Amino acid sequence: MQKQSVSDCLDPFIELCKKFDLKITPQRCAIYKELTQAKNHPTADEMFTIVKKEFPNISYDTVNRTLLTFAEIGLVDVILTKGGPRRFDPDMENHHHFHCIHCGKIVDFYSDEFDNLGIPDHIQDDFTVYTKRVVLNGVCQKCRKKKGFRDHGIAIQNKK
Amino acid sequence: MQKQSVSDCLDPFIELCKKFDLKITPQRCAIYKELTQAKNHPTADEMFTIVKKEFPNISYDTVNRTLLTFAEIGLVDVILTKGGPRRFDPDMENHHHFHCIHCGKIVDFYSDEFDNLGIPDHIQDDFTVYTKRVVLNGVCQKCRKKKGFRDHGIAIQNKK
DNA sequence: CTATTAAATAGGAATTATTCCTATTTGTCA
DNA sequence: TGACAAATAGGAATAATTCCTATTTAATAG
Ligand SMILES: [Mn+2]
Ligand SMILES: [Mn+2]
Ligand SMILES: [Zn+2]
Ligand SMILES: [Zn+2]
Repeated sequence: MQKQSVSDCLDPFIELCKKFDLKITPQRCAIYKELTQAKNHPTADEMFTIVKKEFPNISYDTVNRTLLTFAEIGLVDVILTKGGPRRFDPDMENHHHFHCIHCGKIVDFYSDEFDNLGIPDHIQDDFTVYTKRVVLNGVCQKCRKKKGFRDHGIAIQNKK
Repeated sequence: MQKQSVSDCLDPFIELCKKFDLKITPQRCAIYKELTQAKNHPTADEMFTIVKKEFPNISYDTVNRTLLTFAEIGLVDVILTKGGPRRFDPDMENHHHFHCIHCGKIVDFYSDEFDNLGIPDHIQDDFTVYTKRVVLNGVCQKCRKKKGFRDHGIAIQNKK
């Protein structure tokens, strides 16, 4: 009898479902498995397309609803965007995003300085803060190099 | 002859339109005027409802398209959200947002510490950064006090 | 192992948000 | 004042999400 492959290890997922009284359905397991693989920040529709391959008659609603449920139990994040379809982030580590306003690419980055930022006192007084995320907007290298690209915004310069 | 009221002063708006070769239409002026009043972070539909009062047969498409145009010329921001309708921010000063995950309220706050944050070097290498926004998620005071409210997330604590 | 039951699902309809299309109007400029 | 490109209104089309409900199924207890 062979040991199950690492990627099939659903144990922590199953524990979490039990903790929140969620049934362990094959649909949820399939969505979870694909989610852990996802490297970008997929939409519900993108996840639907992927999961459909191994689960041909899963419905879009199930995928979407499940992703929202996963967000509620802290298994996935809903990321901040300027509109467009909702995007999910399977990386729950504390990290931040760069958005290219030209091609729409969303790139993860990690920064201790950002992570260690304190919450302003006047905010701590009025709100209980759970998460803090920094979003940078700008243009990626690839887009900068595109022929005919003309700079519009004013770049933020670090003091040296 | 009376001097025009302060709130009617469209001069800077008109200059900006000329700079970008945009026609000065009564629709655009009306939308601009209401935008400067807006204190929250309105959706296109909310702006449509407001502008309709003084401009009864303006179309939704015109309001939406105009707001997107205003965003392009830097007259308004599109704010970061976790889905739902697109929201505009007429406050172009450098500031940040707190989102209540319970009632959906989005509250402005100002922080020199956040404003002065440097961009990580490895980001500066690969991207040209135009803007930097911090978003805090949590629960507002009012929601905390609601009967039956139960805390779920883990609050960020500042080191003292 | 079987019956019970509440939760979850599939599939489609409804709703919401945004964009597109096009005939008509209008601001700008010569 | 006339020519013309840009902008608008109104409606259609599309995209994204949520709702509805009959059916299935995971979990539980006997
Ligand atoms: Mn990410
Ligand atoms: Mn704001
Ligand atoms: Zn890019
Ligand atoms: Zn609240």
